[in-house]
Amino acid sequence: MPNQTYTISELASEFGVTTRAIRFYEEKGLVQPLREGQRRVYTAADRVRIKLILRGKRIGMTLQESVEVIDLYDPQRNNTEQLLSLINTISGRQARLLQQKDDIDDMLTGLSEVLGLCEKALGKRQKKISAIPKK
Amino acid sequence: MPNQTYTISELASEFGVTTRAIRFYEEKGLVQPLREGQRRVYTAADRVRIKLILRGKRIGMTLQESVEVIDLYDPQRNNTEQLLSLINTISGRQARLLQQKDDIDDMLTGLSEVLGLCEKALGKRQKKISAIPKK
DNA sequence: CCTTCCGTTTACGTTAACGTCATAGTTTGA
DNA sequence: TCAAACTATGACGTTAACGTAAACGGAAGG
Repeated sequence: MPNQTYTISELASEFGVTTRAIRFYEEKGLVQPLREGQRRVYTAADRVRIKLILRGKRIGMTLQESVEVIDLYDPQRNNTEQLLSLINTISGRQARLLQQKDDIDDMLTGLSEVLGLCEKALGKRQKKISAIPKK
Repeated sequence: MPNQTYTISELASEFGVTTRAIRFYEEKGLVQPLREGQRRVYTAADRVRIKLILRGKRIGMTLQESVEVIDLYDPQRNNTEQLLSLINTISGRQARLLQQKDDIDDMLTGLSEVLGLCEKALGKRQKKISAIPKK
């Protein structure tokens, strides 16, 4: 079946959030699942929206900002002026994202240095270290 | 004079925040400026702390998280157990930062694609576009 | 001397993003 | 069949990170 659907708790556990959170997103108009009687039925598209919202959250965006970005993806724009405005919006967002990457890189650099010092200070004693999770 | 100091409003305008915000950070113990009578006097070190706090904010960290990271930088740790714990903390943080970078890259990719579509859709009409601010 | 700017403290208000009950219908496996 | 488990709808509570306003003191300049 290509038209898979999901219950609220399926999505909740998949994404590690509560059902309350997902209902909250609906309250805010971020998703609009179908209904089967009372029960909410989420489509693959709903699932993606939630996924994108949570991605936004991870990098410090508000729910509203996430929706704004998501809405950029499906182009409901036709006329030239709207296109230009859209381009500006996107450019602005890109700039912010690049700034964030710089911030992250700076922080990573700092942490690596500290990590180096730690391992050096620990060097005299050989000791097993709970590994750095990769990927 | 190498020992420059700053007033609260100097730092506020430099970082584009309100004086209220900076006082709030002090309330929360994030900075402890000197006093000249009643007046707060910020050292270069205070200024850096505020800068780092705001950097943390930009990538979605809470104030507390920022302080935690900042505190990692100056090593008040001696014994082996503490060092190992510190290493784990740092590793965890690094993992989160890498995840954030992935999220940002994904978003940047998506936005670039949309941008491409926009420019293509705009291609027929030649038009001047308010430039993308670089760096 | 008086006004106009900082600066300070105190305190209440606000927004986002859920958490936490309470209450009630429903579906499902033993 | 019947308790356990899932779902839904309120509604109030909570935390973070400030905003906003009141009420005051010192300093500077015209």
